[in-house]
Amino acid sequence: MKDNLNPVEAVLAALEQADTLEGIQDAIVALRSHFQVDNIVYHWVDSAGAQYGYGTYPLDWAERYQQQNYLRIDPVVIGCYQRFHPVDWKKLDWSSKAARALQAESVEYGIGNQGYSIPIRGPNGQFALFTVNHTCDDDEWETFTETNRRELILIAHYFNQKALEFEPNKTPEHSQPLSPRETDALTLLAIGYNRAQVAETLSISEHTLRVYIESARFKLGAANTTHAVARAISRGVIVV
Amino acid sequence: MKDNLNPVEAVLAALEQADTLEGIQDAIVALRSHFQVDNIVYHWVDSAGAQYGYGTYPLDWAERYQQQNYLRIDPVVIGCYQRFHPVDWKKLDWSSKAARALQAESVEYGIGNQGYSIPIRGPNGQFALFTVNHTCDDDEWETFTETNRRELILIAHYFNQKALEFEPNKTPEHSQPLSPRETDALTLLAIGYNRAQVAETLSISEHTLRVYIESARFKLGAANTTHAVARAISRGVIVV
DNA sequence: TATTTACTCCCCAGAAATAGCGAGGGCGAA
DNA sequence: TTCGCCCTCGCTATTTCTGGGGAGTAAATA
Repeated sequence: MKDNLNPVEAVLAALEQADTLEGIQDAIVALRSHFQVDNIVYHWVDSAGAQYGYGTYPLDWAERYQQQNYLRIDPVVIGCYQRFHPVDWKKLDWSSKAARALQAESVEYGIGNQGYSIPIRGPNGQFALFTVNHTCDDDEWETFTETNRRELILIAHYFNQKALEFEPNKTPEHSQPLSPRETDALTLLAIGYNRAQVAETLSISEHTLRVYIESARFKLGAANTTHAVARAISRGVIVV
Repeated sequence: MKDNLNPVEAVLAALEQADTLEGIQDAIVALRSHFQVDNIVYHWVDSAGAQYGYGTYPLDWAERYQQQNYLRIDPVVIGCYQRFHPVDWKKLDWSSKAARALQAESVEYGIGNQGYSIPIRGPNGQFALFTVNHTCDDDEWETFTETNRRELILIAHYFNQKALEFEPNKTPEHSQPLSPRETDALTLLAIGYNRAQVAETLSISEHTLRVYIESARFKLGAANTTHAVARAISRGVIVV
C-alpha cells in the first residue's frame, strides 16, 4: 500500500491482525523501539475504576497508581477527558498539590518528565488514553510531538479498536428493533418532552403515545420510561 | 500518492490554520478534488436536532434531510453511533422500510450509492460523522476505502477539532459536574430503579434523593428525570 | 389468503414524580 | 473565618406516569 516499509505502518498492520493480548504488547514494544521513547501506554479508563491497559510502565507504578486511585486526581486523565485533541502534559493543570505530588512520585518510579497523551472515545461513553512518555528537554519533546502527532493519533485509534474487540461486554446487545414511531417517542422523551408535548409533536393522542412507550419499554426490557430511554441511548438505537 | 508533497498533508495543514468557515469548506472541496469522489461531508450530530456541517452535499438534500428529521432513521447515523471504527454503508442495517426509502431518495438528490463514514467523538458526548460518498461499483469502492482509510480517519479527526474550536458553546464546559450522590442517583435511575428503590439502595430518605435528582436536573439543564438521565448518559457523565 | 406487524384510539384507578416552601451539619477553599 | 457546596431530612398539593383492560384499520409478509 505504501512505498517502502514504514515501521509504523508495519506495526499498525500487525496490530490489526493481532488476536491475543501478547500481540498488543508486542506492538507497543515495537513502537517504543521505533520512536525511541521511555514509555508507551494504552490505558482504558473505566468510570467504575476497573481500568486496564497495555504498556511499558513499570509494573509497580501501575499497581500503585491503581491502588491509590490516582485516576481521580491525575491531571492527564482529567485534562484529556475534557479535550479532543492530543495534549502535552506541560499544558495541563498541575496547580493542585495532589497533582504535583503525583508527578514527583511518578518520576521516582521511572516515568519520564515529558508526556503526550491522546484521548480516545468509543461508543457508550468508552474512554481511553494513549500516552507517549519520555525524558528530555522541552524543545526536543516539542519537536518529537510535532513530528509524530498524526501518526500517534492513528496509532491510538487502532489500539482502541483492538481494545474494543477484546471487550465483548462493551458491545451493546441488540434487542428487537424499535418501530419508527417508538423511536420517535423515545427520542422526544429523551430531549425532555413530557407525554403531552410528545403526543402533540407526533400529532397523535396521548393514549396512542402511551402504547408506543409501553411497547418500546417491552422491547427494550425496561422497567419504566426513564429506563427505556437510558437503554435506547446506550444501545445506540436513538441518538440524542 | 505518498511522497513529500502529499496533498492530504497540505489540506490538513491548511485546515489547522483555518479560522473561518470558508477555510473549512475550501478544505473539503480540495479533498474532494484529491480523492475524486462525489461528496465529502462533515456532520455534527447534535442532541436537539440542531445539527450542522460542512460538505458538498446538494443544499436541497441537506435541507430536506433536516426538515424530515432523517437523522432519526438514518442507518448511517445510527450505525456509526454504535461503532468506533469507520464503516462502509453497505455493512449497515438497511432492513427497515424507512431506511431503504431514505437511501432511494438520497440517490435522487445526487448522493452516490457508495459511502464510508467515520464516527468521531469529543468531550461531553459530542458526536459527529465524516463521510465520503461516491458512485461506483463495490470492488472499486472497497479498494478506495482500504487504500485511504487511515488518511480519512486522520482527516475526520482534524475536521472535528476545527468544529470544536468554532463551537465552544456547543461543548458545555460550563456545565457543572455532578456530585457523587447525584451521579449515584442518576445511575440507579438509569438502570430502572424507581425512587423508592434508589433511596433504599443509597440508604437515604426519598426526600433526600429527590433533592439530588432535582439538583442534577438543574445542573444538566434537564426538564425532568428522564431528560436528566438521557443527558447524563449522552454526555458520558454516567455509564449504564 | 391468512397472519403478522405497525398504527391509531378509548376508559379507569392507583402509583409515582414534580413544584414550592423549609432546615441544619460538615468540609474544603478563598 | 466566611463562603459555597455537599449531604441529610421534612411538609403539601398538583401533575404526570403506569398498568390493567379492549378494538379497529392498513400494510407488509408468508
